[in-house]
Amino acid sequence: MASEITEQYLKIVYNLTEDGGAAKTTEMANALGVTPASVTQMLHKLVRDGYVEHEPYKGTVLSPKGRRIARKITRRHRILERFLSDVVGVGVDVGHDQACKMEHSLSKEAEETLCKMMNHPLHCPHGKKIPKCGRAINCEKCMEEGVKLSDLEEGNEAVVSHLVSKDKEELCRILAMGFVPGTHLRIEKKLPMGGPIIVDLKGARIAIARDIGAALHVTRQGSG
Amino acid sequence: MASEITEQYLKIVYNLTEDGGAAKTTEMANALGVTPASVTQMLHKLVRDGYVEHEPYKGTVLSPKGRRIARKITRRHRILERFLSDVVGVGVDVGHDQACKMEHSLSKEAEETLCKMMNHPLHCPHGKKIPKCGRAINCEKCMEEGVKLSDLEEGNEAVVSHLVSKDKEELCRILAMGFVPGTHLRIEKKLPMGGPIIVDLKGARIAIARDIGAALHVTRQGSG
DNA sequence: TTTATAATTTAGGTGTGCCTAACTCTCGTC
DNA sequence: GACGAGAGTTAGGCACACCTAAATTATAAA
Repeated sequence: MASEITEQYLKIVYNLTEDGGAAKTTEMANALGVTPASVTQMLHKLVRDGYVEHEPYKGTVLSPKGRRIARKITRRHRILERFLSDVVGVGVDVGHDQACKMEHSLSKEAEETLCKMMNHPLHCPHGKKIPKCGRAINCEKCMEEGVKLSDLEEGNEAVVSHLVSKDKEELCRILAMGFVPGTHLRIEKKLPMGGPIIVDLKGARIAIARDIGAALHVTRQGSG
Repeated sequence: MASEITEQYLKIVYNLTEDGGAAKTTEMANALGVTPASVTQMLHKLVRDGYVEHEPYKGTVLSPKGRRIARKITRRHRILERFLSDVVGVGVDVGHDQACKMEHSLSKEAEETLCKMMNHPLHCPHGKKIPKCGRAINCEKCMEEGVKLSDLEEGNEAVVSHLVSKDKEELCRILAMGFVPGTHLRIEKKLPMGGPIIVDLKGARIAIARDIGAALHVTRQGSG
């Protein structure tokens, strides 16, 4: 298992070589906030462990092994940035710093949920591309879920899976209503012509607008 | 600024002394996954820096300075646990481990948003109490969301968010009056002694009973 | 071609937090 | 009160990632 610091270095190399070429030592030092001497020393370890190829005085590129890790970390970093920016609503700079720390501890599981929650974003808030998750098949599988509460018919039962919204306030409001993932619900009535939906949520009847129902992803249950 | 490791140690002491007494060195070592010798050594530093009081062979308690930090970290840890468990949907064990790492990098800002998003939870998934945020005033301010129509004052404007009731028929009746989610409204007059509320709903004046106003959740608008 | 300047590397040193091994204290049992 | 087990501490070392200062290499100007 690569250390957190190792992952940071690999991520930087990935960033600096994203559009071709090799990463220069000083660029890396600036990006990491350390001295070039420290970078050189660390590069020796990364070479020793097979993460990068480094030609003295020329530059550094990722090995296949290093690239695999760097892609994973970069993907998590950018998904977290999107999440922190869009859902949690922290500033882009703060979000970046926090993502830098959290990216190393985010589980595969949580990464996937966040990705779904953001509706599989393609770019981070800085406009950089979010690398795909390893298996394209898996991504297809993710995409194919997507029953929304607004798709259900009267009498249908379901469990809240996750929420998708660009708007943090809306998300908060929906959660505050009680639509927390895992909660069981039943469609009581759908009023005609795009009118509200009445839902039985743990015994309480709630009327919500249809467009909120579209933010609420569910999995069908029982008589589904 | 206390290091991440320092924060870990303080959190453990907080946990082990939550219901009185002092933290034993071996307990701490087990909780942290290090040897008792390492704990003793670290305790010297924590004492030197004024975070804890340590009586050799007896035990360790937090200083006021240490407690402040420990409370903060514990609060973030438990909010993150709730969030990861309820919203992201990761298992309680994975959630705990991840919260352990993320708690050190979570900004005050993000903490507050998550707290709101979870509707100000009182307990973590393990049932332990979530410490209050420092300033009670701030918490009050947070709590003020979830406004009902009956909470509004004369002249207030708002938009219908959703309706909650035990009774489906009542819901339908309120909807039929025109209180459909998304509709803009203005409080014209609140009659005294629990009397009805007169509302301007898209130009029409409607008088409703106060208990119906309690079923109507709104979000404040404009001069709110 | 020579030389000045900037980039990079090497060498030597620091702080942090962990470990093992050996020692010391505490406390219940006899 | 003595003693032994187990908890706790001290001593000496290690790995990691950082630093400064000095040496080396690359590059562009004279």
